[in-house]
Amino acid sequence: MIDLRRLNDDADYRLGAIRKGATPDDIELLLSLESERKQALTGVEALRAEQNAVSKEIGRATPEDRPAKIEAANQLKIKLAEAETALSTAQETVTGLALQIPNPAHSSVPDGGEEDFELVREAGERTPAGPMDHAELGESLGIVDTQRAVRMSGSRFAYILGDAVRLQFALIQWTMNKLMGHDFVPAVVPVLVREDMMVDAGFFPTDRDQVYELERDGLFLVGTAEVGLAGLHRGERLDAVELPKRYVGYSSCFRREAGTYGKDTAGLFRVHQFDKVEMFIYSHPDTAWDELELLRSLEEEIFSELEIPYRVINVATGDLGNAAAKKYDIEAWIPSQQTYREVTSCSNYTDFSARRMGTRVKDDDATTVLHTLNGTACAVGRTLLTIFENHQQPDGTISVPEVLRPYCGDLDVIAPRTS
RNA sequence: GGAGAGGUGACAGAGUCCGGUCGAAUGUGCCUCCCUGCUAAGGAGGUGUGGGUUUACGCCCACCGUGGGUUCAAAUCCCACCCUCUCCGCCA
Repeated sequence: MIDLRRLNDDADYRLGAIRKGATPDDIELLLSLESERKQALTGVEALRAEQNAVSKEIGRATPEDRPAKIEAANQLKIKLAEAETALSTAQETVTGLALQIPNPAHSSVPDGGEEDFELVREAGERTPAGPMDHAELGESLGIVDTQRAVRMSGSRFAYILGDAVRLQFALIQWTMNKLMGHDFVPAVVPVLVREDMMVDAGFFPTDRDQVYELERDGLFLVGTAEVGLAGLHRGERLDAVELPKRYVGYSSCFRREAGTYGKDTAGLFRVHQFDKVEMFIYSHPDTAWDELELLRSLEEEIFSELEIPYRVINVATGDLGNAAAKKYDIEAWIPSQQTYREVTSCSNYTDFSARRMGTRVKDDDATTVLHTLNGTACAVGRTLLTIFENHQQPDGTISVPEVLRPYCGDLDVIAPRTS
């Protein structure tokens, strides 16, 4: 949620919102409605003060005086009700418009759409295309089974089997350990959450059609552990010395993938259910940009240690989404497609999400909204896939990245089962 | 799933039956000061959040789980919901 006062006072802030698609007219309208809202508020409060005073008098009045005083109070009550109705209308209009203003982009974010990203870095040597893509490879080794998964649950589901499971748990354990070394507190979060958590975490109403709903219980299956981590300190006021609070959450993730028919239908790239290790940081506003660079560097470290070629892009304004002021995507090289595809990303939401969550920081004597950031540590399905693709051997086996071997019983090669 | 109890400030805990002077007693904690070789004890004062308005002092509004309702007036009465706890049943 946008900071209305700052939108009014801070020209750079306003410009950042305009760069993300808000029009100057929208903003002007919103600000003028906001000042009308404040006027209405002042009016209502004056009437309430009057009413409170009158009521107290009635309490003290003699029984004979009461009827007349109560009659007068009744008149006030009617006036107040009218003023309150006007105020709540004004309030709804203002929040309705305010929710549509995106979080202003940081000045370092390039303008434009999906194709207008800034290339930050390209690392590793692009792997030449192997004999099979990851889906074919997985099926041929018997470690991914999508056909039987379809019979079980429909399209875009997969069984992960055998050594791929060992690799999956190795990945999870390895990333968790790495992050705990950087003061991230591990967390297993609820994957079924209430509607208001989805709203406050910023996923509703925008992404509602991407989320599975359990209507009977009024609960929703999360698409990321970010929901649980963002809501962890909802409504709390944290002490400045406790910050930054870094969490690494593990959860299964569920996405309906509505509107993606025909895209990435084979294999593990786009499925309805996958596991993910997610980083989340509650930061003091002064250090939030440093924390974003930390997230970026950790994500890079993970892919370079897995020996997977990747590039880092600074996502352009049009592709940032509502909440992010800046976002880096890490895109891994996919040899079978001869292109980079998004595998992780990290964003600074500044105060945008925390404002709605009511998560604040107490600094000496001032209390302000703190800043939140999030980033993928390891989207397991996609990471497995990039390992399959980039570590495929000419003989159709997969060489396990060195760093993972200690985490899967020194498994070094995934080969077809001979038994 | 069945039965019951309860949600009040940082915490503990009154107030709710009998609506008004209750933003809320009291205790603990915390802060400032006094006293005291040090510490402990003791004494005085202060100590919620959000918002509006004001150069400022201040004044005002809202908040006693959440949302509605009754009333001139609600922590207190009514309705719905959420949550917590206890017992029984069931269960990994």
